[in-house]
Amino acid sequence: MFSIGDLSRRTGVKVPTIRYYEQMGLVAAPERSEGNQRRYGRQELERLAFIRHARDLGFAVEDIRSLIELSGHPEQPCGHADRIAGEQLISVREKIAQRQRLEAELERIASCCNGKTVGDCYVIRALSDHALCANEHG
Amino acid sequence: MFSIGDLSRRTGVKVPTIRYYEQMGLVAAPERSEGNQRRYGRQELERLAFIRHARDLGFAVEDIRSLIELSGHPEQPCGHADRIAGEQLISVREKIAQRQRLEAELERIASCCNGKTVGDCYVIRALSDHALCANEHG
DNA sequence: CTTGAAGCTCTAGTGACTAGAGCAATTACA
DNA sequence: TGTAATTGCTCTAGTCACTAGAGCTTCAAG
Repeated sequence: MFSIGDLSRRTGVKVPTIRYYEQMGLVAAPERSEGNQRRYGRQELERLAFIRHARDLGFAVEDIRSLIELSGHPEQPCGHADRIAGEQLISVREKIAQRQRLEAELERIASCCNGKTVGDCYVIRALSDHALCANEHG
Repeated sequence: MFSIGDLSRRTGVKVPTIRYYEQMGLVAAPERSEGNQRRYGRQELERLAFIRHARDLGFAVEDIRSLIELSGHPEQPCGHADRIAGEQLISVREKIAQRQRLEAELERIASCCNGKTVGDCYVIRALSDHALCANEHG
C-alpha cells in the first residue's frame, strides 16, 4: 500500500497532478486510510506509470483515456490504438518541421545584430518588417 | 481608418484576439466611431503586424511586451532585445531536440504493431512498459 | 507525546486565446 | 428610405493540463 507521496516518487507524477487525474477520471479513486488518506496498490502504480509514459510522449489526456479504455478490452482489434499513435506521430512531425523553420528564422535574427542601439537593432527591425524574413513561417 | 475586421484581415490576427491584446495592454485602446466601434490607423496596423510576427516566432506575450517597450526607445543599447531573441532560440532548439526523441520513440511504437488485438498490440505494451523504450525521453 | 512532514479539500490562477449570449451599429442593395 | 445581412460591442465562461495557496487534519519518527 502506497501513500500518494510514495506513488508520486515512484512514477515521477507530482502529488497534485495525481489528484487532478483522479478528478478527471483518468485514475480511479483509490481506497482510503482510516484518516481519509489515499492508499494505492500495484495496479494503480502501473496505470499511473502508463499515463506518465504516454504524457511524456505527448499524448493528450483524451487520447490516454482512449488507450486506457482499449487496454481494458484486450480481445478487441488494435486498429484504434494504432491510429491514435499514428496521429500523434504525424502531429509530432509537423511540430518539429514548424519549429525548425522558426529556428532558422531566429538564428538569422539573433545572430546578425551588430547595431549598438535599439534603433538599428536587427532583432527589432526583423520583427517589424516581415519582408526581412528569408522564408515563410508561422 | 480601419475597422477591427479590416485590421484582422490585413494582419491575420483574429478579431477576438485583437480585443484580447487590447485588454492585455499589448496594443493601445484605439479611437472609437460615433457608434463606439474601434477605428485603427496605420500605426496600430504596424504594431499588430509586429506582434503577429513575434507570436509566429514563438515569443511569449511578455517577451513581446518587452520588445515593444524597447522599440519605443531606439536610443538604448540593444543587448536586451538580443538576449530575448537568443533565449527564444535556445528554447526552440530544446523543444526540437525533445520532440525528435519523441518522434523516434513514436516511430518505433507505431510502426511495429502487427498484433491483431489490443492484447498483443505493441502500442499498448510499449506504453505500459517503459523498459520497451529504446532510449530515454521526457 | 510532541513535532514536523505529508496529507486533505477547496478555490483560484496560468497562458493565450476561443466560444457564446444578447445586443447595437454599419453597410449594401432595392 | 427601408430593410436585411454583416459586423461590431461587452461580458462571462470555457479550453488544456496542470500549479499554487489557504487552512485544516493525519501520520510517522524520535
